[in-house]
Amino acid sequence: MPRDTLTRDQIVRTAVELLDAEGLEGLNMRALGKRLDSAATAVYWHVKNKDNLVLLATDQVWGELKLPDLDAVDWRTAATGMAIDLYEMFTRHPWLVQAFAAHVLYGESKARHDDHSLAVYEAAGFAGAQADQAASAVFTYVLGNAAGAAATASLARKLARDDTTAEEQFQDAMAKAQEIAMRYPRLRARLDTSAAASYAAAPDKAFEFGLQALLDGLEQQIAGQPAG
Amino acid sequence: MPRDTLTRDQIVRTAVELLDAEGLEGLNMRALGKRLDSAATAVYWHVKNKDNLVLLATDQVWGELKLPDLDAVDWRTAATGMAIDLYEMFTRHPWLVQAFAAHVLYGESKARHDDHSLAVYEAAGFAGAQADQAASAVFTYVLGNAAGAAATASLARKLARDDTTAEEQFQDAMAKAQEIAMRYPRLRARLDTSAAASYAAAPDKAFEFGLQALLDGLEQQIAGQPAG
DNA sequence: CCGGCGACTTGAACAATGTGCAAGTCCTTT
DNA sequence: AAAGGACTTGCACATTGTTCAAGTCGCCGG
Repeated sequence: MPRDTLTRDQIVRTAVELLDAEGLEGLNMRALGKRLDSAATAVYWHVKNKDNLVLLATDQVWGELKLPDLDAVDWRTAATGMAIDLYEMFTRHPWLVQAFAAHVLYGESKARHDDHSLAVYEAAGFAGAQADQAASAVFTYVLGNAAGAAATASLARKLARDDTTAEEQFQDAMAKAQEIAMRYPRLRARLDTSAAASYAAAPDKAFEFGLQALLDGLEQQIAGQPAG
Repeated sequence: MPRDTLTRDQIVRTAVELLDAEGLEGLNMRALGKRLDSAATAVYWHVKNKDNLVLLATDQVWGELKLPDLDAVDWRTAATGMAIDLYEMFTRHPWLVQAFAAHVLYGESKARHDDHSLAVYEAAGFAGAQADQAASAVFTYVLGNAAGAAATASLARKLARDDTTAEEQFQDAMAKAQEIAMRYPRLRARLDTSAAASYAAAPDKAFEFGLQALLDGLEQQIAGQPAG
């Protein structure tokens, strides 16, 4: 009977769990080791270093994405679906956004996704470099939106972990931020209104609004300058 | 004559220098202390902790931005200008993107900018929450674009610092990434083409392309549903 | 069946870094 | 000149990534 040994795959999946629970700065090798019931340094036999582990975790997560069948749906439906799926992936795994800003990421699943994304915009009528720019515009839009969610998630974790200390600091920061906002008419209006709560609750609405605007704009580009 | 003493402002400005040069992970209190000709811990008298320092540095940088005069230019020119300025700020200070994904940021200069941004989209004809969503869409688009630049900058720094070790790892990673890309037709095409070089050289083009598409889309929204 | 080899794990150790603390040093105020 | 506050310093500790030499385990050739 073969010895019960660690797997690279097992390590990566556990790392994703930890990243989801504790964020990018919450992932450390000792905690990972503990969760794997092994010494922290055992991981180094399977993975080069922490950066490499994050790279692998990233691509693992990318593999969650299902790609739309381009023969079955029109490009706009496909583009919307891919963008929403991506956005949801980022909100499920907020650390991804940080990883994206810190390292150049690549991997099998991401390549698969990128290729499919290009196919969508080629199907829409963009040729060559234009398809690149369209795909990249939508991707970066999604990424930017997710950044807000990531920051919020990081804050929420901090509040959940440190019972009381962080709570005060948070209140303090909130108070300072509000005090600043009160001095700017448009920001103030958004604090005063009873609508304030609904704003905060609806980053997803803002995301879809902007996404449709962006896709509208792209569609317009094609109309103005049809398939070359 | 008063003693020559550290200033909060001086500390923040030095921190920005260090952040620009070494990135977010390159900023550490001892290095900061050395650059200020003082003990690392002297900083703690002026600033609560590192996170707080980054927050202050962020707002310092936000202060670089000039805001367009809304009585002098139409909204679209103003929106384009603000977006481009923002993008340039992010590329000048790539660590900002990481900071944005990791912490919830606020400050005087950012509030000023946000307020002005809302004014632009209200001038465009968006009311209330719609102006919020429009402004947020453009902002997040810019942020997302900057993430790519930030990752590239981080990589470039790493290559510049570690003379030879990182060089090999980079070549290795490049080779792996290319090997993957070669298995996907559209990605492969973009490696094969002589155009490959021009792609890589033109993230700014992609940025402006998407920005105009997004603004086109927003404009269309107003046209379809005029000022309420 | 056994000896060794390669796969994998472990624990100790080191360097880098954020930060608290007690003791200093310097200027201003009375 | 004495006192008190503003600021600085050095030391110390905890946390974390990573290396390394020494283990342990199971298989395989003899």
